[in-house]
Amino acid sequence: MLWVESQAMSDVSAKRKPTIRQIAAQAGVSRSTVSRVINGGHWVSPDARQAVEEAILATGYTANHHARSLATGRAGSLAFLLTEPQQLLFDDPTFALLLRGAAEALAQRAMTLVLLVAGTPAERESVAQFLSAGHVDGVMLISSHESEPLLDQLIEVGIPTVCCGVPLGHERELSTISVDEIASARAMAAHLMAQGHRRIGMITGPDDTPGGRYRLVGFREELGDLYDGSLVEVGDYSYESGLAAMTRMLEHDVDAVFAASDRMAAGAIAAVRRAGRRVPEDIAIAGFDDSGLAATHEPPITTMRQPWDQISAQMVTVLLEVIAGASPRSVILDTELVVRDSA
Amino acid sequence: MLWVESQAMSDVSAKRKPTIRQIAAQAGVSRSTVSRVINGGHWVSPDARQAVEEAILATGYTANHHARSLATGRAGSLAFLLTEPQQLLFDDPTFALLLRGAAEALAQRAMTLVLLVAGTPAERESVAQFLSAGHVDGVMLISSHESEPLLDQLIEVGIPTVCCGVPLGHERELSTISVDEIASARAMAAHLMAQGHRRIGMITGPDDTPGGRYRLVGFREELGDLYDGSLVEVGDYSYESGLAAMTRMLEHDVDAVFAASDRMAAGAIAAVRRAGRRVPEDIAIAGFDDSGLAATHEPPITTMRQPWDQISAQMVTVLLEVIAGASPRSVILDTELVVRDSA
DNA sequence: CATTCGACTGGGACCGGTCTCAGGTTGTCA
DNA sequence: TGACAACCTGAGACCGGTCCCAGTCGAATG
Repeated sequence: MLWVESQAMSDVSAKRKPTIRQIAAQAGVSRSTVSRVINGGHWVSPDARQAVEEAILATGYTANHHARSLATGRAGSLAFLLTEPQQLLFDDPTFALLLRGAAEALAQRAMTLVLLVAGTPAERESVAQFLSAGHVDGVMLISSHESEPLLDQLIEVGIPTVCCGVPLGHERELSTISVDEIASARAMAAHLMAQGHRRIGMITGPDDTPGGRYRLVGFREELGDLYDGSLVEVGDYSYESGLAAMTRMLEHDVDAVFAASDRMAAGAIAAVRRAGRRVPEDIAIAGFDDSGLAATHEPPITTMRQPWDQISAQMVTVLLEVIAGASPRSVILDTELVVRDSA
Repeated sequence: MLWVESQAMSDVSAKRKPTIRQIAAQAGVSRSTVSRVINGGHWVSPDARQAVEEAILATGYTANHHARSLATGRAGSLAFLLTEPQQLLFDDPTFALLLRGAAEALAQRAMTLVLLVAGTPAERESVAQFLSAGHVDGVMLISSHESEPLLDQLIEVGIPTVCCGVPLGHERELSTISVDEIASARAMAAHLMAQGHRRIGMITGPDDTPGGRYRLVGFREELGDLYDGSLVEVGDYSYESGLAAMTRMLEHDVDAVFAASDRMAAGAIAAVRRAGRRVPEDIAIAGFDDSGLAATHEPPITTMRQPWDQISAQMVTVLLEVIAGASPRSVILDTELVVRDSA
């Protein structure tokens, strides 16, 4: 009855989507009561609640996010911020895994994921402005370099932030989700030694990235006396750098190489083959990440699996905690050795 | 002077970020005038404009997106909607290229990119609701299947949409950005024939995807009498499906195979090698997409390059046109043959 | 000199929610 | 019986913009 009446009354503006006032009118209550029902329904009588719920169902009402954000000051969205020179990060298949996980985790919480790219200085600037304007509630920072200029700005603005593997120097101020780099590297080094290899080299990442620094630390620790500094080359995680590093290393005598990324491992394998030698028979090559590439490579690459789904889920969880007022905290996750054919 | 005074007056609430009213007070004009300056500055005297601009600069004022959206009805953001079962799409390196391009194009226009994933039915439902609630101005739909259930909902809701390669049956209602599949396939087939191959097979994509259907059409057209239906296998663009398809095809006599994706080509190469044969000496394998994987594969894969940057740029351009009121339109872009070692 | 026009300005009514607060019931306890 | 708490409700003031409209002012026009 009420419904019909209301329909007739609003026949002119019938097409517009319903507002909270229309729901209130239809349910015979005030806007405040409708608002209460929407937000948990405390201090609302069963009758009123039911009337409101029916009206909402009948009209297909959805709250206007912008209006809500304006009133509450909460944006209802988180930023997924990519800071590398884009070339690098978008080539990297691992970022897609993180993105997927984060998107899923947010969707479950009825929040949205805003993608931000800060590659060039100009982009960096506009991103900084965007963030300090409060358009999102928090930031998931994806970057592997420690010296990320945006970091200071984020801290200054005071926007809740969780980093994925960029801890150094800001442990107190920012939350971090990472894997145990040293233990992972030790495990891989141990695996190579267990295979009987003795002259083991490493292709590391840049020294200003946690993965570049700590994987080398673990590698060195585990190797002990077997460690030979002349068998360490620095790459930038890319295929090309792995190829170049391996080409240099071939001048020495090696029988196994641990690369700090699957892509560098793939490059290293290519270098070994170009030199007319075989993987793993002549030289074993191991990677890091288990980035999809690893399983389908020829030969399939032995690698350390990073728990991408856990990482992204934890990023969201911890970030929401911080937004809710908790202190920053760090989470360290375990990796898993995946033995395939290359080592 | 005015600045100092205003500072003193607002000393208590000094920390909050400035609103348009504060800018107005500081510049000695009304909110309306500030708003005019922000939005193009028409019908504003030079004096007033300058005062406002100085106030904005001094305070670092940024308009509140939520308030603006509420007032204007425009969201200032576009959705990047992934509809495949996520497994597939996130594995696919090509989507990352599209995403990067779209993010850049939007950032240049001071708009934001919202990532939406509609993999499961539940996600599909919440995405549909999100979109019909008008939280974004338009949708970039990334899907390769024609029978995308969300399509009908998008059309019904009437939200501006641009598709990336999902045209069939909705050309009138939706804008589409795609490549010339038939011409591309013909070009690749012509290349293989020019290399002297005569028994040429194809690994297609699913028949309900434009890439699956039309690449086969072009392939068949170009081959003419050389076309042999028993040398056509259907895959799903994945590495595994390419491997399986090639394994089956090896039972016949082939000397070249055109795979409808680089990943399938990689799988096919693996299959050829497992059979103890060489690429390209014994069997040439070509791919499609030029998805990054192709260049670094061993051997590097001959492929058709899709202009990802153009595709993403056009998606944004056309979508904004439609949002501005233009009729849906379709753009067809050219591909480029990239000859490497595999064929 | 009155009229008209165009540039410019500010007041207020929105946009669609949330939230505080005062007020109304009802029930219980002293 | 009065006091007080617990529960429920709606009025109205926000949140921070945009935009319509009425109005001022100087210059040009008839």
